[in-house]
Amino acid sequence: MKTKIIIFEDNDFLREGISHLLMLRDEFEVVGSFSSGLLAKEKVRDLNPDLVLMDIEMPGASGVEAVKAIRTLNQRCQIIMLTVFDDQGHVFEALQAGANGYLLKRHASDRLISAIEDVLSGGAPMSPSIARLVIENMRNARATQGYNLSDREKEILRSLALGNSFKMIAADLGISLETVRTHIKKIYEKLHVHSQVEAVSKAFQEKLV
Amino acid sequence: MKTKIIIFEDNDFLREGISHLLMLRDEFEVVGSFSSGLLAKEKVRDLNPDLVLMDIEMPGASGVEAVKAIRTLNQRCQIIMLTVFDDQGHVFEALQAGANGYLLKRHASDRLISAIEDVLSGGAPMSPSIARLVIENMRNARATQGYNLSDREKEILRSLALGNSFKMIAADLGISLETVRTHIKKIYEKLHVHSQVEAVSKAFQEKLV
DNA sequence: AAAAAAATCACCCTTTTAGGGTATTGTTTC
DNA sequence: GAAACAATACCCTAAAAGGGTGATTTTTTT
Repeated sequence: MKTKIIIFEDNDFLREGISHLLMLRDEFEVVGSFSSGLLAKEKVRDLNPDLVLMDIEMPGASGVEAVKAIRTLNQRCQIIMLTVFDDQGHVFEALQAGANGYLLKRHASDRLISAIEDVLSGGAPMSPSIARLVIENMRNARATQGYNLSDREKEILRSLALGNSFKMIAADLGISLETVRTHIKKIYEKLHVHSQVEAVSKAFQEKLV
Repeated sequence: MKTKIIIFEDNDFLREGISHLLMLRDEFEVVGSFSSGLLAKEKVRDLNPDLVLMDIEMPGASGVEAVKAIRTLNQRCQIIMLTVFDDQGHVFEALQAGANGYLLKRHASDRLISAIEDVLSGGAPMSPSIARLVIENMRNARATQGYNLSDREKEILRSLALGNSFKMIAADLGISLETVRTHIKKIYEKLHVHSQVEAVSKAFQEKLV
């Protein structure tokens, strides 16, 4: 059986280029290629690929969102992110979302094939600069078990997890509502979330409380 | 030692009446009586009573809030709620907050003394109509383990607990945002909470998810 | 068949949160 | 002693959530 591949990439030129590159190989079969990640979940469900190549920067739905959507129904297929960015935020988000590899577009042409072979054999291919970011992040994570929340932040997160509103927390701690908000913003940043529920959910699931 | 009692009741007439009623008994000592529950926590801390009589309907802070505040620092003292309401919401809230007894004001004059004796000996005095509500609630709770959430409601609560926003839930389930909101309201009602965080917190703590 | 419960959608209005800055004061750390 | 972090506080705007009411349709139960 050939390895079934789907490509999500808004740049027509790049998408076609990758597609042709892969079709030169007998072991690969491009079963679909799309210029938007909007229907990624449905496409994956219908086409059941072994591998997904996902651009991060696409109009409509970001590649990260698409990956999250895919992972809600399929943990089996491998996903390699394609991007021009190598900043920490994007990398972290994508890997959290469930991507298996992370390739910079400027490395795509000469490393894509080996990257694909890597993920299919259980590896986690990524561009060198990405790898550096990841190990730095790992070291930080290990060094400071948890998410490096300050004592005050932990206190506030615990209170939040008990169901308290910002107002209640402020009153409890005898500080202003704005200060609570400042702490909360910092907590969101550190936990990589964007709402109360996400923070509390993460706090419970990762036993921070 | 006399039993030290604090009264929180905004109706001057009733407060004085109760106070005098209790002072007729040698075994009771009214160490404080206030027309607002705003400083309940501080009063309890300073006066360290054995028993608190708490009106539910007071201007400023509700008796339920006052009870919650008191319970954050003192689980020892007994608390009897005084109220004109016998609806399920108030009863449930007050008992959840940590009240030990629940007396309707129309029963106060002739049952207050025995109610006080009851709580002090570990009982849970309440007016008959209240008792009925409570046992009905208990039966329901037992009959339908959990909180009697419908399948759809459980589904939505689970999604919420994963950190999804209303909008995301609506998209996931293919229903309108308003419908999600309606379900959420029903969930709050059933779980006796009033916000996302409270609901999610409860869901995790009671392993509904 | 009638009644009750579940699921759906809609509109109103208010409060709370989110997200974006900026700033001051101490402590740590390098 | 400069740089980084923690804790505090405030401003502004937009989005999200909370609370209330009402209504239709389908399913379930009685």
